[in-house]
Amino acid sequence: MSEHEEASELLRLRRDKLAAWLARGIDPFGRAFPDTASISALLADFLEGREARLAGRILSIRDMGKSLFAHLQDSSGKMQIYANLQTLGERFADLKLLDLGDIVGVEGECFRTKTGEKTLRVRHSELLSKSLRPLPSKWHGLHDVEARYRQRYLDLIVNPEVRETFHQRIRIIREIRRFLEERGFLEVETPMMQPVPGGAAATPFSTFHEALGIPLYLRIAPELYLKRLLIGGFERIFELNRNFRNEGISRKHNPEFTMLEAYWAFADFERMAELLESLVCHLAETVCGGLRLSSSTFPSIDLQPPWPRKRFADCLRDATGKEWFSLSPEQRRKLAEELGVELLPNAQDIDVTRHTFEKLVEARTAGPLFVTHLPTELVPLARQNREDPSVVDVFELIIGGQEVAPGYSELNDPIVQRERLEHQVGEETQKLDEDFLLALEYGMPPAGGIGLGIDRLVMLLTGRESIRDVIFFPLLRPREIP
RNA sequence: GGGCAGGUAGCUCAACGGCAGAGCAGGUGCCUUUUAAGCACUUGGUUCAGGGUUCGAAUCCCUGCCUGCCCA
Repeated sequence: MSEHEEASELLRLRRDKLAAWLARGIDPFGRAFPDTASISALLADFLEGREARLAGRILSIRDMGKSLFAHLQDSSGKMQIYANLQTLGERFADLKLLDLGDIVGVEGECFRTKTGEKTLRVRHSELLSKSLRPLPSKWHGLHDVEARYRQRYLDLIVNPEVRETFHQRIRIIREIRRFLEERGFLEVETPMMQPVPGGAAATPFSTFHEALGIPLYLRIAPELYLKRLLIGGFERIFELNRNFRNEGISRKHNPEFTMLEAYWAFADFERMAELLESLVCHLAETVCGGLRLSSSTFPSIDLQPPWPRKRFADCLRDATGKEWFSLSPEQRRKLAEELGVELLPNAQDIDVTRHTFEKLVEARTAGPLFVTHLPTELVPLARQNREDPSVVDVFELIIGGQEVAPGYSELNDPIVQRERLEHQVGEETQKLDEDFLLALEYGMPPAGGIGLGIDRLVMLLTGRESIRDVIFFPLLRPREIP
């Protein structure tokens, strides 16, 4: 214990209680207490007189002298327990020593109190773990956002809605896997440490492999490896795991985030849009109980399919009132600024288009909307449209003013792919993944692909406004333990 | 990176230039069906850190740290 902690009376008293348990011959960090019932199951199937065995954390205590009530919380719910001197004899004093936060195992019989609350009359109890620090207030919960993120376990103990959000996240991810596997997709794992980070335009985290003496990068996307698997003969694959981007942190960005990428050989972006539409509807129905969502900016989002498709150029025409791509770059820039799009002085023409789209279309679209046929320059890994090579056969799914998922007809022409990547590399001082280009030359089947940002999807489906509310341990600047 | 807001008891929050407080939690006592249990008494503070202004600073000013929101 540090000097500072010794000064705290609350901590000292807990240590005194610990000593009191030891003095009574009881190990305050007990052993296993197996074969317990789940509280929610016991409550759902409640029978007076039924014997039950429970384990959990003490959340409240009402000590009445020769009897006491407490609430016990396990992973499924919470239930009142009751103990008195008459039933327990000299062991009753053990219960009187309990603190809020202690973890106990109890055995006894179910009954209802005068007021009808389902309760367990304790006949036997064991201390399973002594809590040496006070829990946050059971009534007010834990509101301090910094404490909630830094000590998520406390957030989870005292804030039921936080537990529920993470349970929903878990269900969403499980349902995605189930949905794709039912449709013949195989989950695969590809390198997270890559010699050449590719598949997206983002700054990677770098690291170093000592034995090989080579620099490595945490992946910014699995895309180029998944395509190698298409080349290798896997026809329906997905990877649902972490990507890492060395960028700022915000309400919508965490440096590590979870992404689904799925590829389907011999399909195209249209087919992927249908797949995505049915996947998201399935998730909304199984996890949110319906196809209606709401966010603070878009109070009513209706996911009822089919979802509309609209070409990128048409979106910009409707938002700006002009045939955007018929204008000169100078005219585009002027128009964007007139419409309130803030642009850096050195913004390229394509940046003007991108920012204008983000500000005037994406941010204002409740969706769901599939924006299709983006400019080729924006999407270097997608197939160009046959009729109009200035656009690519892709969609961008927008829901709730946010980009939720892109989908492509994947580019499988190794010569065009090389040109487009070289063009991109020239701009961004990235390295070219020659190994990927080599693989492409052996022939990759035409394929459809999608990427789905899981954290933002969970935000959307659970109505959370910050990515930190859907990631257990969001990145914060480390701090010394107080 | 820029702007704004915030950091006070274990938790939730007051006090806004004049004795640092409340509720809950904690402690002691009473209480064998309570449930935000109750009643009585009661402990608990580096007011984020450092500097400055002032007779006097949680409060005003400066610097730093951390967090949130907005913008880039």
